[in-house]
Amino acid sequence: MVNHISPINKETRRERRIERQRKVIMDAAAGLFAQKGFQATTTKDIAEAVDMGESTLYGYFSSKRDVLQAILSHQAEMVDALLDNLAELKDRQSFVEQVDRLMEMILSRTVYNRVLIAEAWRDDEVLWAYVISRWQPVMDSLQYFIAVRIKDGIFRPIEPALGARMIVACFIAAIMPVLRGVEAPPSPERRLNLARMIVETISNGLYIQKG
Amino acid sequence: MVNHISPINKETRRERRIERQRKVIMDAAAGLFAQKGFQATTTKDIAEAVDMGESTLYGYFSSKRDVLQAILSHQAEMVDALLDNLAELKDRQSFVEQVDRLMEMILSRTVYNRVLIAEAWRDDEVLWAYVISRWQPVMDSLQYFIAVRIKDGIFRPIEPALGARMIVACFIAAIMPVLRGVEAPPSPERRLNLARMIVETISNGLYIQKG
Amino acid sequence: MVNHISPINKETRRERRIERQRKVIMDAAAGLFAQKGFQATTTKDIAEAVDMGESTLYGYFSSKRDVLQAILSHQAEMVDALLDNLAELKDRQSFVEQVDRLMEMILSRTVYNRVLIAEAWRDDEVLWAYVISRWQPVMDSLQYFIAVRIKDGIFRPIEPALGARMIVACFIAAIMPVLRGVEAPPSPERRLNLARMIVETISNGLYIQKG
Amino acid sequence: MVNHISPINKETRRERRIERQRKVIMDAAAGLFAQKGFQATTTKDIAEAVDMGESTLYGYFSSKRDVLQAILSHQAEMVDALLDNLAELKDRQSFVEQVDRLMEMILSRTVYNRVLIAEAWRDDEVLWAYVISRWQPVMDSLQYFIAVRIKDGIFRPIEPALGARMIVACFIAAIMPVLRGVEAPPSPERRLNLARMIVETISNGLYIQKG
DNA sequence: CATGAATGAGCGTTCATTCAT
DNA sequence: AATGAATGAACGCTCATTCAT
Repeated sequence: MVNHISPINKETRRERRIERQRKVIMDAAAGLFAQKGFQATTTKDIAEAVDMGESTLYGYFSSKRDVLQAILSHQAEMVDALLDNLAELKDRQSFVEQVDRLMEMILSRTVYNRVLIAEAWRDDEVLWAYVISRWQPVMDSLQYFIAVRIKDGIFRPIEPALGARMIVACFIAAIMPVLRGVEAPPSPERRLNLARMIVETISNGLYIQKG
Repeated sequence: MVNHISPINKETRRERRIERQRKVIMDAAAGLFAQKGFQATTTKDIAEAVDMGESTLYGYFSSKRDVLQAILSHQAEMVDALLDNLAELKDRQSFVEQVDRLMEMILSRTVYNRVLIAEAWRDDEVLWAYVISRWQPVMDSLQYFIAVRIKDGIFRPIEPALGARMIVACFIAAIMPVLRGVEAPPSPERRLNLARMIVETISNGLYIQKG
Repeated sequence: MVNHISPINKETRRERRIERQRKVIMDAAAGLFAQKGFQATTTKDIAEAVDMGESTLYGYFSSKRDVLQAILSHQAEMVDALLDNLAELKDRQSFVEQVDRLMEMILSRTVYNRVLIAEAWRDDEVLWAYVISRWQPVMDSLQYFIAVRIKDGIFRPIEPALGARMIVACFIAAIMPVLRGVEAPPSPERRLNLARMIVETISNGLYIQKG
Repeated sequence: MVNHISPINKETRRERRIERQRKVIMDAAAGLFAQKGFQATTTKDIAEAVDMGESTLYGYFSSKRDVLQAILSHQAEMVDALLDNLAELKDRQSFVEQVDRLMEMILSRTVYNRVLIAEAWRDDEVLWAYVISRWQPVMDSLQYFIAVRIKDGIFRPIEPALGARMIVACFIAAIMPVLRGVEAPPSPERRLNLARMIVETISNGLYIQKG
């Protein structure tokens, strides 16, 4: 029976509508921020992109900067969720899977990440709040993974911090042109293949070892 | 016997003075661009940083954008000079040296490079004119280096393009936090050591190979 | 039965309001342009004259030059309408009437015309777009009128082009001080009288002919 | 004997040199003012036109406005000299000569007069100081000439003021396009011919009188 | 006397934000 | 809730003028 609409339902429905609108604005804004940069994007640009009056935006966000913050936060939430589910790195196969999954996640939010990188590159607050604080656990986990294997005599005695950085760098290198918008995103198969090659190279190096 | 002050001397002295002033402005502007971004930096900011009237800047540069271009070009010239001197990649030792030299070069112009990256990240023209067109030879050279070794059975059959990207990524990974301004630059010894570890890892992988 | 306030009414009302505002700005600007010239008049001057914020002007015009263009165009429209209605010059009486009507039209938009003359005096584009291209038909018509009468032996064999120019010059001479703002506009009676004297003098000359 | 150069000579020579330089600057400036208007002409424009440093101009004139004033004054002096020599208007032949001489004088200083008209059109001070006060005697003389002839029954009973205005207007009409820069200056023969036609038309009208 | 360099004042224009409706 | 209109506070840039040399 929906004849009677409770105020609570009404409220939540309204809230959902607002949240939906916020998302629409954020997506449009992210696209523009990615393309032209945050500063160069005007509120008029955003308003036109979502076919609204400029002043209407201020019903959903308190300022242009607030739109950016919302984009970064929203992105951060998704990353957090995914990073929480990062399984322990047991073997090479699971490593490949993790790398593939991370690539997929990042690529599925290309514009958001392009904006994130652009802003983090100059704004220290953004760098700390949305990049370092989020990725530190991953780096720590990677370093631990490496350190343990070095102690066990499985890995060469490289600095774990540098090793972790190189691993991340290799996998980012593969997708950076896509993030930057100068290359098409890879197909899922291609992506998995990339992940395999990256893990293989990082693990065994470029040289074929003579037994 | 020349006149005490020949007109030619006078002219060159004047030119040197102008060039010196341009350099002062470029350095100050690069610092601000790196910190706040090109758009967010005002001509007033730059003028105050070099303690000049705003209009005086326009005696040395024709526009704010012209200051940016000068910074990017100046940087590009240095890169070009260095890339021209890139020796052929013969052995691992020379590889390490090249990586070390590149790191040194990039780190010696930290702010300029930070600006370059920031602008290239959003401005396609900058990306092509100052990054892709300059670095393409390096990437090509690297790919060729890899392809040859794969054919000779020395390297694993990885995609040369991906391999080249990973090599560059690894070496950039080591210095990115310095460029970003969140880490102190490495000492020359430390830098050489980094180069060695990077080349070692890229060459032989993380795993110790069992014979 | 229409809605109390139909959207169409709303829209046209808004449009009328905008048009009214544009007119207010144009009148104030024309006064300033006439007094100090286009270049010497600042957007601040105009804004203060209409008691608006400077930036508000840009909601109605896209640039300072656009205000000028609107003034010139607006004036041009009126002239066009009037010139279209120029009756054929049949006899001296209709000639007087035409001269009177032209004078009235020009004097009714004194400041606009003062601006037009000032700008046409230095800006070739304005001269061609708003003066020559508009008045050429009048001059042509006058020349034709003269040429026919010369052929019929009614007029002296003067150059038609010079004759046309002198006719226009005489009638402009009568009102130029008013346009310039150093003389009060003539009453309608005075104006008609002026027209009569001008046509009389141009027709029969200053000298009383001895039969 | 000029071996001994007196300080007085030196001084006057210096003064002549200065006066010569002032003239060079005024001519260049007048050309620019005529072309682009006073406001739109920059001191840099003028300096470049005379191949001087901008600041050097200030050794000869105290301000940009001062250059304009000098141009207008210089022009006024020449006009004054000529107007003083205006012979009494005795007969039609002398009238034609006067008109021709005035045309020649005005056309020989085309740019100066174009500037004068432009400035007088908006600047009341210029209008009074350089136009009205100079030309009033001419107009008065013309009015008197007309009034006398009306009284003697030679001229039709037109308002002398209007008659004078029409005479001047007719002769200006003939050369205005030259002043404005859209027509080539007439040859001396053509000019004399124009003067004749103008005086003829003004005197006897367009219509051929039937005896 | 000539000038390169410097600059304060001000220009036309933009834009994030506010507010009345 | 939505928006057209308004605007203050800048912005990049120009230019007449000054001044040290």
